[in-house]
This record gives sequence, C-alpha cells and structure tokens, in this order.
Amino acid sequence: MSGPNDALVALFRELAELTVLDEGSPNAFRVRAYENAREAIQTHRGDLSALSERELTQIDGIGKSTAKKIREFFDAGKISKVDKLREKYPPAFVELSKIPGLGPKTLLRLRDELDIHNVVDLRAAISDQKLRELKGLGAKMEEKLSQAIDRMGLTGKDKRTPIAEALPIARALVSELASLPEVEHAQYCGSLRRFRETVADIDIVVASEKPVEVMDKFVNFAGVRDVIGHGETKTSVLTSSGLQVDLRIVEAHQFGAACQYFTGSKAHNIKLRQRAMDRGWLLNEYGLSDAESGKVIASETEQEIYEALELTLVPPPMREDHGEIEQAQAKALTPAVKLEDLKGDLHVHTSLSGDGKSSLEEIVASAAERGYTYLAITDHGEDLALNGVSCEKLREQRKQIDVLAGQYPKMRLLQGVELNIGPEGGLDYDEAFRRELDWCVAGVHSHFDLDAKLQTQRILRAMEDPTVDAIAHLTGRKIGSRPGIELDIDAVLQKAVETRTAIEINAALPRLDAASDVLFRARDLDVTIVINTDAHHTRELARMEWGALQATRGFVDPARVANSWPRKKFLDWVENRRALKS
DNA sequence: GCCGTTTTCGGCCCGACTGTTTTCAGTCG
Repeated sequence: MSGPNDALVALFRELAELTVLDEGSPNAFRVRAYENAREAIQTHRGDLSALSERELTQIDGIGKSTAKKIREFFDAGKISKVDKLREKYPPAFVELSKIPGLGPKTLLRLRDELDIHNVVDLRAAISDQKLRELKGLGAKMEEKLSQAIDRMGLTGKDKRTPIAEALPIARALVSELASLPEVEHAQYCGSLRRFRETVADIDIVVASEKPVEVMDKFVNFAGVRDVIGHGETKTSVLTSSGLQVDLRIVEAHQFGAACQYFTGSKAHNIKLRQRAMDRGWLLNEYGLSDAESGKVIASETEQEIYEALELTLVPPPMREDHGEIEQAQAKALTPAVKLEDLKGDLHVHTSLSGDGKSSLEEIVASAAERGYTYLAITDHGEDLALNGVSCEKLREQRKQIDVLAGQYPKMRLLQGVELNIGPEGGLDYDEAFRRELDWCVAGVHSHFDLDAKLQTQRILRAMEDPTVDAIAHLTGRKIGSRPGIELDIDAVLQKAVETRTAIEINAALPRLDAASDVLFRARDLDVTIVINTDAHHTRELARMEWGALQATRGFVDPARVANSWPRKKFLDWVENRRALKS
C-alpha cells in the first residue's frame, strides 16, 4: 500500500538496520526505539507532515528525538543521523549483515581486524583462512560462512516467501508430523499462523514425549534438503525450495504456551511478558509461571494463558501489537470473522469464462454443499481478452440459472458478472444490460502501470457507477510477483463509504487483496466488506477460510461483512444501495 | 531512544543452539 508516510517508514527501517551495526546488537534499546517509532509512523492514520514537533511526541512510541528527526525529514528532506550512519557503514558493508550466521559483533571485528568491507573481501579472507586467526573464530566458522554466502540469494535473512508458497508446505509438514506415532499435537506457528502475506521461515511446534525420535524422523523427511541445526528440542532445516523450517518440541502440557510463544509477533509477546512481569510472573515457551516459586500458572492452552493475564484470547492474525492487547484488556476485542459466519460467495466463475474450470452445475452444487444461502455467479465481462463473455451468452446463462434455482430452494442464486474497469474507469456492456444483472463486482485487469492519480480516478469512477456493487481485488497485486496498482487508499475508502460500494477481500492466497493494512485503515470507517473466493474451480470455494483470516488480520468487524448477513438483510442492502446510487 | 499510580533515572522479554571460550559470547527467532 502506498501512504503519505512511506518514505519516512523506509528511512526509519534503514535507521534501525544501521543502528544494529552501530550498537553491535539488534536488541539494543536504541534499535528497538527506532523500530517502535517506525511502527508508530506506519500505523498512524493521516499525514504526519502537518504535525509540529510537540504534536508528534503525543504519538505513542515517538519521543522528542524521533519527533525532531521527523520534522527534519519534512523540512529538509533528510535525516542527518541516517546520512552519518550511511557514511560509516556503506551499502556493500551493510550487505554483509544479511548473511545468515553473521551478526553485527563479528562483522565489526572482520572490518576492524581483517579490513573486510564487502562480500568480495570476505570470500578472499575465507579462502586465505584468515578468519581462524581471530580469537573466537575457527575453521568451522569459515566453512559455515562460505556455505551461507553461496546460498545467500536463496536464503538470505531478508528473503521472504509468499504465503501461497509457504502455507501448503507448512500444512504438508504438519500433517506428516502429526501422523508420526510419537507426536501428540502439531501446529505451524510464527508469521504464517498470524497470516502475514510473506514469511521468512516456517515455525512448527510439536508436542511429544519422544523428541529425539521425532527430530530424527523429521530431518529425514523427503522435502528436507539441508540440516542447519539439530538439537534435542529445536531443529532447523532447509526445504528443497530453500525455505527454512524450525521445529520445536515440547511436552504436551506445554503445547499452548509453546504455540503462543512461537506465534508471536515479537512486539505482541514483549507486551505479554511485560504483563506477566507486572504480576511477578514469567512467560516463556514452557508456560506462565511464578517468577519466585516456579509454580506453573498456565501452559496447556493459549486460552488459559491469556485468561490468566486478564485478557480475552487474541486470534493469531491480530497479534501484531496493533492495539489488540488494549482491546483484549478492555474486553472489547474486535471479534474474529469465522468461516461459519459466511453465508454466501459473491465472486465465482464457471466454465463460461474462458479460464473457468468447473461447470455452472458443479459450482452451484459445491456451494450448496457448503451450506450457503446465497451465491453470485460472476463470469468475466466481455472486455476481458480471451476469457470474457458476451451479453448473449449471459442471457443464456440466466435461463440455466433459473432452472437450477428450482433445484436449490435453500440457496438464492444471483446472476452477476465481474466487470473490467478500463483505464479511465469505463465498464463492460451498456448500463441498461448491467442493470439486468443481480450483482456486479468490478476489478482492474489491465493497465497496471498508470500513475497513482489516474489509477485512483479510474477506481473512483467505477464506484460511482450505479451497477457496481463491489470492487474486486482492489489493487490487482499478486504477492511476490506483481505489485498492485498505486492508489490513494484514503480517497478510495472515502468513496466506498459515500457510494456504499463494498470492498472485496479476495481470498485467493496469491492475492489477499484488499491487503490487511488497507482493511486496518478502514476499521473505523463505515465501509462494507465482502469476502469472496474468486473460485475458478469447485475446490477453490474452500479458499473462504483464508478470506476470514485476512479479515481478522485487518480487524474487520464481522458486522461489516455483507456476506455474513442473513439472506434477506443482504438482498435488501443490494436493493437499497442500487436505488441510492441511481 | 522511550517511558513513568514504583516518573525525570534506571530500567527496557526469553531461551536454544553453535562454536571453540573450559564457562560463555554470538546469533537467531
């Protein structure tokens, strides 16, 4: 998402990165302060440039010094502290810090004692066996770093994997682990469980009384290419696709604590541990316990741990320290959107679309099996090359839908279409024909490289059209492969409120569009949300689960999700909003 | 660098694994 403070966020990220080197530790208090400041800037709604130094310090996480830097950025276009650090640590040197296993302390010694300033220097020093001359370093370290450099492109510390790639791998590993006779429970945790759109690695927690046996079997799984570390309770491996997987094993009564601990986020857990400390307790991966006596207070389930800390259980996708702890303390936590809340799917394709794989009959039958009480068929509008559908074909489809409707009395079938938003906001067909349809979603399928102003205009114009009920996959992004269109998000959300146009959460893993930070930004606005699968095959109707998690991650109140509403309420809403727009 | 019904100083989350240090520092998550 592009926002007014993006450049500032990037600068603070760099400031934190450079300060890790300057302080010699990623846990240095100054580093954490900069990271907190970046988080505060990132989650702040509205333009910071209008705020004075004093007003800036009112924001949680921003003190006097950070406020000064922010003002300097807006007034002078730079932060001199960053410039100074950049001189001290040039990019080629910072690049070295991305090598796994090489931390700031060793890195600075390599520079000061061996005059190593970049990857080329490091490679030379390793082949000359210079590193082992340093106290505390040896041949093993040279070997380890040499390998790390070789596979750096594949598994550098910064490399992130799209959720669409990581989630299936994690699910396969968890199910393979769960099938072992020694394993009682298995769960993937970490950023994947929080449903972040990209992940650095996969964290898996297993409960077992026989950790050694489980570890030995795990490192021999077919998908494991390389073993990075192998202990009794913790093992790290690389999969054949280069993804790092960390496995932790605890006893069954510690499973909840371990899942909580390894799900994070770091910021969420720090706050939780501070809460534990305030009560004279200790919170770690084995449980919540009394700091003095060591007596365990809660450990078996996450629910018990949150309750002991006087919090309602926070769903994993919300654990980012975005206000969820304060909400949970006040017993006012935004409820999670649950799969069973969703009563219909409002964006599905059939084989009538060139890219659809299942027939109308198959899609309708599968939707009925899921217990839906309404379903909108939305094949591609005619403007989409190859896959679009003419109005004659849609009129024929209408007849088929009417026949099918008789066979599924419990499910209301809507005939809709997925319109293409043209470069200037134009739509398929003519308005009279679009009005014949029960439900229209409209999305961007072309012209991804216009500037932000033009992109915003085309979306706003589409939303003003009386026949557009929802905007599908807001930015058109494909996570990890295609950036979304540039948009003025606040203007789009404002227009969505004005025109009562719903914003879709597209549940396809490569899309997850609108992004959770866009949803988070809309949390206090009266924006209607719809969660859709964009299924092109019956099996893709199951994606709805991901849509619910994405909504939860964006703090979307279930009451604002139109397809969680009972059928009558939903149909009335469609009718009313169309009347209003006309 | 931030923060404060323990407030303007002195705190700031916790533990496993590795390598080479015979008692622990560095790195990572």
